[in-house]
Amino acid sequence: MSKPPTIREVARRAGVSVATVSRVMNGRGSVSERTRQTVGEAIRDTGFRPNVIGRGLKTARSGTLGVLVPSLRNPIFADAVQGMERAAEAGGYRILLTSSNYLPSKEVTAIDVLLCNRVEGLVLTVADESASQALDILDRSNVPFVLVFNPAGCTKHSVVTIDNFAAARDIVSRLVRMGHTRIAMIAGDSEASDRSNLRRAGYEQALTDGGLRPGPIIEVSFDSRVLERHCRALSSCDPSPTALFCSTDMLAIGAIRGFAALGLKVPDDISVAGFDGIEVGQCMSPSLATVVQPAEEMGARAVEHLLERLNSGTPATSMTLPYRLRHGESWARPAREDDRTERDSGAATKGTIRL
Amino acid sequence: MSKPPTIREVARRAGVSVATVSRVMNGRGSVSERTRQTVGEAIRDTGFRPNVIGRGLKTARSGTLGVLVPSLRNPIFADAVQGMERAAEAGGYRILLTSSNYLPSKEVTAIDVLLCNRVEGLVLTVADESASQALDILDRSNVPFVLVFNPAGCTKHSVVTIDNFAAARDIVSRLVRMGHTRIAMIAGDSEASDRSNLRRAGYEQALTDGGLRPGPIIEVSFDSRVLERHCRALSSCDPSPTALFCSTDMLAIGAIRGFAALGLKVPDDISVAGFDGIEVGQCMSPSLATVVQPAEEMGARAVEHLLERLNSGTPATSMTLPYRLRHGESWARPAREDDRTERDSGAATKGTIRL
DNA sequence: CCCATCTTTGGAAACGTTTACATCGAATAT
DNA sequence: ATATTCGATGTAAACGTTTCCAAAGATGGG
Repeated sequence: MSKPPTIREVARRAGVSVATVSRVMNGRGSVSERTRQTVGEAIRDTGFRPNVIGRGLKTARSGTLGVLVPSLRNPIFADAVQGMERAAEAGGYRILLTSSNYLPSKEVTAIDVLLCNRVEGLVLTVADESASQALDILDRSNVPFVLVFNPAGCTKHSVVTIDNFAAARDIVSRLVRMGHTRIAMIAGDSEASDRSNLRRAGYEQALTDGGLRPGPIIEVSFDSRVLERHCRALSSCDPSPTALFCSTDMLAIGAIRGFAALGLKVPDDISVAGFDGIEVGQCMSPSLATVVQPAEEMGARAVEHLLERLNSGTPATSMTLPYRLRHGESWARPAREDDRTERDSGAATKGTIRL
Repeated sequence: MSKPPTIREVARRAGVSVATVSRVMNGRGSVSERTRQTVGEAIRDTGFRPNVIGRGLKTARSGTLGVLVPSLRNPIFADAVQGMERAAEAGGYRILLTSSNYLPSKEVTAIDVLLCNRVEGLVLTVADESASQALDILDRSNVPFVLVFNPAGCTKHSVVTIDNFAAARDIVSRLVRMGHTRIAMIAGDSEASDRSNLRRAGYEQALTDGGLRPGPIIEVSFDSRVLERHCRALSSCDPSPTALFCSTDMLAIGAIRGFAALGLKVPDDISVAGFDGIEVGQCMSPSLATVVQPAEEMGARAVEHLLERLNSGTPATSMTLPYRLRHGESWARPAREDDRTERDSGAATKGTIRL
C-alpha cells in the first residue's frame, strides 16, 4: 500500500521546483519548452496523478456537484442522473450521488453530507419544495442548487421541470375526448410529492373541463409495486371506471399488471395512461400511453445551468421544458356504447380512497 | 457568497484552541464536559460544517468510493448503484459516480478521474475483464476495487457476480424441456461484454445437452432499443424459431415489442426469455420469463466487501450470488405439434447473423 | 507537602496543492 | 553601456483539518 507519488517527487525527479510542476500541469504561467518536456516525462515516469484533495483545499473548489434523488430504482430518476453525469463530465465536474428514498429526513442528512463535502453546487429532487427542510438548509448555505422535476413554485430557486398540471390535464383530456366518462386516478402519496398533487389537479381540471366528475382517486404509497388490491377496488366500483390515469409510469405499469391478474384486458376493459415517459413503457405490450418528460435532458440541462451559474454568475432561472404525449396501446375508446355517450350521469364514485 | 465558517472561527468563539474543537467533533482525546458544551454551542451558532477536504488532506482518507457502470439507463445498473449507495451510506462513505457508456476508452478516463479524486476504493463493471485497460491501471494503483456483474475470471480480483453460464444454460434448458427445438438468441455485442459471451456459451450448452443445434444468433449493438429489423429476420427464417433467448432483459423487451409490431404474439407465436430480472419485466404484459440477478443486493454486497477490505484488510474474495429463474407469460410450450416433437431435424438456420 | 499520575488543553507541524512574490538572467530599448 | 522589460524559475505561505507533543492543572498517595 505505498502512497501515490506527490508533486514534490515529480519535482525532485525533474530537478525543478514544485511550482514549476504545478505550472506545467495547469498550463498557467510561463515554462520553457525544455522544462515542460522534462517535467512531462517525470510525471509519466512516476505515474503521478495530481491529488485533487490537496488542490481543492488550496483553491477552495472541490470540482464536485452533489446530486440528491429519491431513488434510482425509478428509471425516471436514473435517466435524469445519467444526463447529469454526462453534463457534469463535459464540464469537468464529478458527481457525488445520494438518494433519499422519498424520506424528507434523509434529504436533510444527505444535504448535510454533501455540504460537508463542499460540493460546488447541487441538483436535487425533493418530496415537496414548499415544505422542505433540506431546501431551508440549502438556502442558508450559499451553495447554488437546481431543482429537477419539482414544480417551479417560487421564483427564487432554479428549477428544471415540465408543466405537471398542464401535462396531466392534457393527457386526461385525451381520455375525455376519446369518450371516457368515468376516469379514475391512482396517485402517489400526495404528502410525499408536490408533483403528484399537481398532476392530480390537472386531472381534476380536465374532468371539470369535460363536464365530468372526478372519478375515484386512489392514493398509494410512493414506491408501491403491487397494485392488484387497488385494481380490484377500482373494478368493483359500480359503475366501474373505463379509464385510469396514474401519476407515474411505474404505477401505471403496476396497474396494467394488476388488471391482468384480475383477468381484465387493457385497453379493452379499461384504458390506462401514465406519466413520466420511461423507456420501458414503449417496449411493453400494450405500450403505455403517457406524458413524456425528457428526463435525461432535464438532468443535463439542470447541470448545465448550474455550471453556468457557477462559472458565469448567471442568475437563478427556471426552465420549463416541453413535454409531449406519447400514444400507446394502453388506451382506446371505451368499448360499450353507453360508456361513450353517457355524460355526468352522476353514478361515478367520488372522493379519495386510501388503501 | 460568504465563505463557510472554519474550525478556527468556532474555536475563537468558544474560546478554545482548534485542537479542542477537533477533539469534540471526533470524540477522540479527552475533553471536559464543560468545554464540550461550549464548543457544541459554538458549532451550532456558527453553523459550522467540517470541511472534509481539509480533513481528507490531513488524514489521507477521502471518504469516497468510486463507482463506474456502463449506463444508468439500463435498470440493472441503476438498481445495483442504488444498492451501492445504500451500503456506502451505511458505512459512512460517499459515492463518486461515473459512467462509461460501454466505451472502454471512457472506462480509462473515468478511472483516472476517480483515482485523482483519491477514492478509497472502487466498484465497477467493465466491458471485458480479461482485456480491460482500466483494470490494468487499477491493478497498478494500489486502490482496492470490486467488480460487479463481470464474471469471476481470474481469482486475483474481488468479484460479485452470478454464474452467467449456468444461468443461461438453465433458462434455455427450460425452453428445451418445454418442447422448443428451434431456439434463437439475440446477444449484445460480444466484443463489448464478457457477460454476453458467457450467456451465449450457456445457451449453446443447453442446446447441445438437449440434442439441438444452436439456432440463429443475432448480435446487436449493446444499447439497441429498436429490434423490429432483427425480429423480422428471425421470423423469416425457415423454419422460424419458436423461442428466443435474449442476453439482457432490455433486449428481450425490445424483441417482444418488435414481434408485436410484426403482428406476432408472444408467447403464442414465439416464446421469449430474457436475462437480468429487471423489475419492469414482471410488470409488463406478457410478463417476462427471465433470469433474476439480485442487482441491488449485488451492489450492496460489493460495497460491503470493499469496506471490509478497506477497514479490516480482508483479502480479495469472489462472491457468486444465487440467481433464480422467474417464470413469466412470455414463454409457453410451442403451439404446433411438429414443433414439439421434432428433434434435430437439421433445418434450423445456423451461425451468427450480424445486423 | 511533594512527587507521580492523569486529565485537559494548547501549540505547531503536517497533508498536497496553488499562487503571490521575489529573483535572476537575458534580451531589448535608449 | 545602462536602464528597462520580460521570461523562467524558485520560495514560501496558505487552504482546513488532525494529531503529536508539551505544558499546565488537578488529584491523590505517601
